[in-house]
Amino acid sequence: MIQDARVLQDEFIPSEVQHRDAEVNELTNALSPITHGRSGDTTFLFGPSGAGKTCISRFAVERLREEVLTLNVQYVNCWEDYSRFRTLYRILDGINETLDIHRQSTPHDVLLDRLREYDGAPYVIILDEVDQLDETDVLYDLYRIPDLTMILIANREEELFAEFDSRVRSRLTSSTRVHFDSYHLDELMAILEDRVRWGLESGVIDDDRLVQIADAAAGDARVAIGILRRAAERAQEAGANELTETTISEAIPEARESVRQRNIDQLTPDQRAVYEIIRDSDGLAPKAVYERYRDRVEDPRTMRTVRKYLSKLSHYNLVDASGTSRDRVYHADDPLS
DNA sequence: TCTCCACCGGAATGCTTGGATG
DNA sequence: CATCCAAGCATTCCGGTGGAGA
Repeated sequence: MIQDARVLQDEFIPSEVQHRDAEVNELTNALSPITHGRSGDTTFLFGPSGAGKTCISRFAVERLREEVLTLNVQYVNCWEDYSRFRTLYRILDGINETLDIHRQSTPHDVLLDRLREYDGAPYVIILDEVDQLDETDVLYDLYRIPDLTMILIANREEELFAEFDSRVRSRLTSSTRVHFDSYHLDELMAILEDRVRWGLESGVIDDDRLVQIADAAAGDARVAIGILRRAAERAQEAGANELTETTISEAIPEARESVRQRNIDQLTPDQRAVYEIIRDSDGLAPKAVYERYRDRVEDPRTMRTVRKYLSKLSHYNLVDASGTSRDRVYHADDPLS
């Protein structure tokens, strides 16, 4: 059944990309000064999740590597490394400059100084989910470092620029911006066919089943590949030699559920209590959530802290908040929707 | 239409943790 | 071993927002 599991992971970078020629060319052009020993243009990639932004940025940088012999590259997920310190640390890590920097007792500015002193090979950094940074002024500092080329990835252009302070905004308005749309059904099909060809044994899945997956993924390539992976795992466990309609329809909620479960596993016990209260209810006002939480745990946190939990939960799409003021109600996010 | 107030989320502050340093 | 420092988390305070109800 599964021939090469790597192809079914979403970090996998295909050797050829499907239906993103224009976007790849724009990014490649922005990076092209690097082949002449200069630094590339700062480039933004905007678009919904699963539209190929991360994949294309890695793909373009890998191609650049073929032309530029000495090139340093670092991928930073700003969701995980959301503070100024962590972002800079991760960037220094990409050029092996972190050996004597320690999480504690190292003043902030040492990291930036270290980066400014860097005079090695051209350095490309991909900052994914850049809208998750809590201090965007680190972008201003990074922008001013010569020989550093930034690729910045976010969902929505307007929302990202609204977060910038004027200094950051004025520097970055002139940069290249590439917009991605969700994949159409036939484009998702092409992506899936590619993964099937390299990842699965031949003849295990037909076009109708691919349509079924692409349809359920609603334009999101990451979701589509996740469903394919889960379905193949199921079939492999069952010893089946083809992917049936039933296997796939069972894999669809499971693929979504596995993302959810990963997020739930990261919650603290208090956060999980809040989540379970909402999950086991039929929509609750903030006050009711807090009262139930207070009754449920020993040594409860304050209301303000629970509000922070709630914003984290909705950030992870575990709960859904409707209403903005007194009409605010929290629902569990429906895994099937 | 006006006022009230539940709710949101930013900012300042304090506590704990844990490695570095003398 | 005592001290220092920054991260990370919680708490306190509070101004802004926008439905609900008069």
